[in-house]
Amino acid sequence: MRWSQTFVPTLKETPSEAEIASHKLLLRAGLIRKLTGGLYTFLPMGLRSLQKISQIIREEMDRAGGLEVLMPALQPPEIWKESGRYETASDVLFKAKDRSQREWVLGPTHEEVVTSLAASEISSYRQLPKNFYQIQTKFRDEIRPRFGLMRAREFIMKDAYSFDVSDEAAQTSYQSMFDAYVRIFDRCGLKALPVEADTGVIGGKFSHEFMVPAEVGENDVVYVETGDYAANVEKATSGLKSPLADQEAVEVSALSAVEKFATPGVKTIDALAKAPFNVPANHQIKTLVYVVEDKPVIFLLLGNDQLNEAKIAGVLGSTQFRPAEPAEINDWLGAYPGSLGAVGVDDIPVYADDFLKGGYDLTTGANENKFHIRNVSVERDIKVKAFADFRTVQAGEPCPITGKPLMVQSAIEVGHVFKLGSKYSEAMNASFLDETGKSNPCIMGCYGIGVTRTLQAIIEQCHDDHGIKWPVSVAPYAVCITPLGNKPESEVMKVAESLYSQLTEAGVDVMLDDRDERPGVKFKDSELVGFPIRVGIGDRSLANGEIEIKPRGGELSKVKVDDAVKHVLDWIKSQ
RNA sequence: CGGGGCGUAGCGUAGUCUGGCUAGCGCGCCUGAAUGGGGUUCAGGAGGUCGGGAGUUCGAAUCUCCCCGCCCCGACCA
Repeated sequence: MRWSQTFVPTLKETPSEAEIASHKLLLRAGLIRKLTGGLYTFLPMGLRSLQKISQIIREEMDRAGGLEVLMPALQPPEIWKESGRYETASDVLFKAKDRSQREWVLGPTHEEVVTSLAASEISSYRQLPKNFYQIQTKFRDEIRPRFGLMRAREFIMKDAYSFDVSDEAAQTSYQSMFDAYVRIFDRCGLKALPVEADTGVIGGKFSHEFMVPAEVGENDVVYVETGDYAANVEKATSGLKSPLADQEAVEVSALSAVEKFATPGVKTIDALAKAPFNVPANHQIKTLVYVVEDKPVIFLLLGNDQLNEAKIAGVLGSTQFRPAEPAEINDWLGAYPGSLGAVGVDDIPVYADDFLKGGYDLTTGANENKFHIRNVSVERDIKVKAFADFRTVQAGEPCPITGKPLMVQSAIEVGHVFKLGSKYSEAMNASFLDETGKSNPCIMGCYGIGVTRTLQAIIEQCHDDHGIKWPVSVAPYAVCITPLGNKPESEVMKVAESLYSQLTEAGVDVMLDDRDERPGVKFKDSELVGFPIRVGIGDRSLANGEIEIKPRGGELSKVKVDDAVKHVLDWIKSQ
């Protein structure tokens, strides 16, 4: 491609809408332009990279046995009602009406469509396994689109759905997708870490997210340096023992009676930990009130622990919950946050973190404003419906596998593999007859990659102060030929044209900067757009029969004109 | 949805508090010249519903109200 013939609107200054490096560079390098919040046009350079990523995904999906299809983005609400997600996913569903007032939804994902396909087309175990995938535009009514392509209203996703005859077979499908994902991100030049992910209300062990460590990530990943453990913080556990485990075993009957004491002005764990009370946070009980499916529920944790909502969802089997409002809490418990406790509560279900099990000599709110109570024994004084792991792991705690300190790092989720089981196949009657003629629901898995988000994650991971540093595999063009001057009859331009056609014939994607711009402009632009290798041709070096080769971010070297093509090809091959 | 910030030419911005002549500057763009190895220089030029509406006023980018849009934080830790 000739620079003068394509469209690469680079910007010297950053539009004020961009906050993070990758978003700024997407705009400055002329890859995308915003139509409105969360909606972007891909310009030639951005689209080329996107297509290269898509192609890598296709090749690896095909290699793993995936079958490419294309499903409708516009979908009838009926299938969403059938799966039950018309209600549960309604927050993200874009809805529209046609001329006869019939309702439609824009697909945020395609489990319903693909399951309905399987329901009508799959009838025998002989047809299984199958793995259908597509690269499609998804629509989600995001609460807050942000960071350019990172969280958009409309975005491109690769989604795959596997159908198997059994759990064991589904695990094989799952593993095959997992392996494909490792190869895909590797080929994209992206360091993406597979981590154990929360399985939400479906449960089970089979869910991994592929995370790109980045300051601007929206997820926190807990991992150990040895690589033996990595999990989303929503899912992560640690090897830490409860501080209360050190308490001597004492008969409940031997414990002191609970005692109420005044705590004017004390509304936080921290305040109670300070003088004059000096109750260590890990000997306080934190009382959190939630509204779960319109009913109050209490969660108890040690004072220095933080509640993990994803774990709530797992234990309760529901995502329909929210923190209670202070007014609601006052109605139910007779006190406001800051003085809450579960002692004596028997009409509201109380769930307690495992760390509280058997604890005594604890302090908690009295359910009377400005009062707390001490000498609380969990076993004696609190009616706990169930104990479970509700706490959020913190950096520095021991790894559950190696015992080494855990690290916490924010990361961008670029991929997710998930064993679905039979949730959708049962709801939508996607079943098959086995060898014995018995009908069984298909065991499903789903596997997503945010294609547009991956593009941005690559830029977030591969850039410097000058611009993008594309991995060759996903660069819009691998090579940028930069003649200094653009007179067609000049020796410089003749050499440039010759290299351009030779490299193009060799199958390399080449950009020829044939613009009538000064050298500085061309250099700056080629670095901003981020071509992996630049071939500089000017009078000076040409006088010695040489041209200049400069890998992006690497050292400049001079080579003979006749060796130039070989050098470039070798360099690309070495990547 | 809650909180905060912003909205002036394609981009970045000054001016707004304290109302007042023709809304200023840089980049980019157009014309011409010089220059030609790191966003070069000089001269000339085009480009503005000051987000929209209503109001206050002799007079509004500036003050008031409403609306729209964009960005950030939050929507768990009592």
